Amino acid sequence: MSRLADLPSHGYRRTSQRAAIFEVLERSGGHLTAAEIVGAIEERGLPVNRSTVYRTLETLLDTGMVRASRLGRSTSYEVTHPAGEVEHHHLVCRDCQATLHVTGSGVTDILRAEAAQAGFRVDDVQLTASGVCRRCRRVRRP
Amino acid sequence: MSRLADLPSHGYRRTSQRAAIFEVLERSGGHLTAAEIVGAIEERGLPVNRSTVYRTLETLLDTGMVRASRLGRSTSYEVTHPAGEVEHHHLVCRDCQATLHVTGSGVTDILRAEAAQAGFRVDDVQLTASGVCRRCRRVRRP
DNA sequence: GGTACGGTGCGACAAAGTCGCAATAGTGGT
DNA sequence: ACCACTATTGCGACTTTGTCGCACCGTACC
Repeated sequence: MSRLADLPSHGYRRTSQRAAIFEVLERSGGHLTAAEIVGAIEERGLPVNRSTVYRTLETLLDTGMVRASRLGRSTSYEVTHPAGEVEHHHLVCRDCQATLHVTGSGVTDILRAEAAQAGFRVDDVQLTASGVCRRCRRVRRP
Repeated sequence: MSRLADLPSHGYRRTSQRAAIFEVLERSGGHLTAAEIVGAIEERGLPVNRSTVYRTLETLLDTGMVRASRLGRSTSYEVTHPAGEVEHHHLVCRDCQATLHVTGSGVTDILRAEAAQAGFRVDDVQLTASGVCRRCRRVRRP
């Protein structure tokens, strides 16, 4: 797994902007869009340019420290392996857009084992299931 | 599962544009971006407006006939349950971007069972694992 | 067949993301 | 500590992607 300090070993420099971006993502705990990241950093008095955020996210994706997903309407980012993480996956309701979490399914291990047979090393598993939540099912919409 | 003809039962009308968009997605077999869909349809001589494509994709997402994902740089769409489908998931290499498929992992059933305990009905499972493929591991890049 | 209303095209707009270039600041070596 | 090398940043202009209102069109249901 990757921490900020590992950047140099990936051939990248460690800069204050990258630190800020990563830290904001880490603290938020959830998903942030590029625009939200810019906003969060500027709130701390430290201005950052949009381009920098986009470029940094790209390099963080390369190192596997960050993951991109499109849960709602726009692309959002999150830290892949935060300290004390527990495996969890997302259930998104097509009707009300609510997001539930499923934990401890063991899916990650299964995938890792399957992938290993092909020589593929799995670092991160992103699973999103879509369907209809309990409430919306009762309200009756096929 | 949903076919084009089921649109009315979802409260949507069946139009030639929707048919074209769905068919293009079905035939492509893979992932298409909104722009690619417009292009593919116009190639058949039938012009379509961008807005229509976006709006249609939104309704197809609502019905669960189509799934959105961000594998590469931009959002792409694919049919969720094509005829004769086999459960398969994606392994994407961070170094060379190659995509492998894992089939028959049983992950979908596991998820479905877990979700059912929360009253959630799973219609579609989208799993993407990132890591490093066999080749890139040999070339040695952490 | 007729009609109500959901869907489409269009054009203008907003948001998201990219790029080249000059200035800046890590990093590794001394 | 200092230097030089080069990756990274900021900036601004630009492209791409996605959204919206409105007038017209055509499907579904009677």
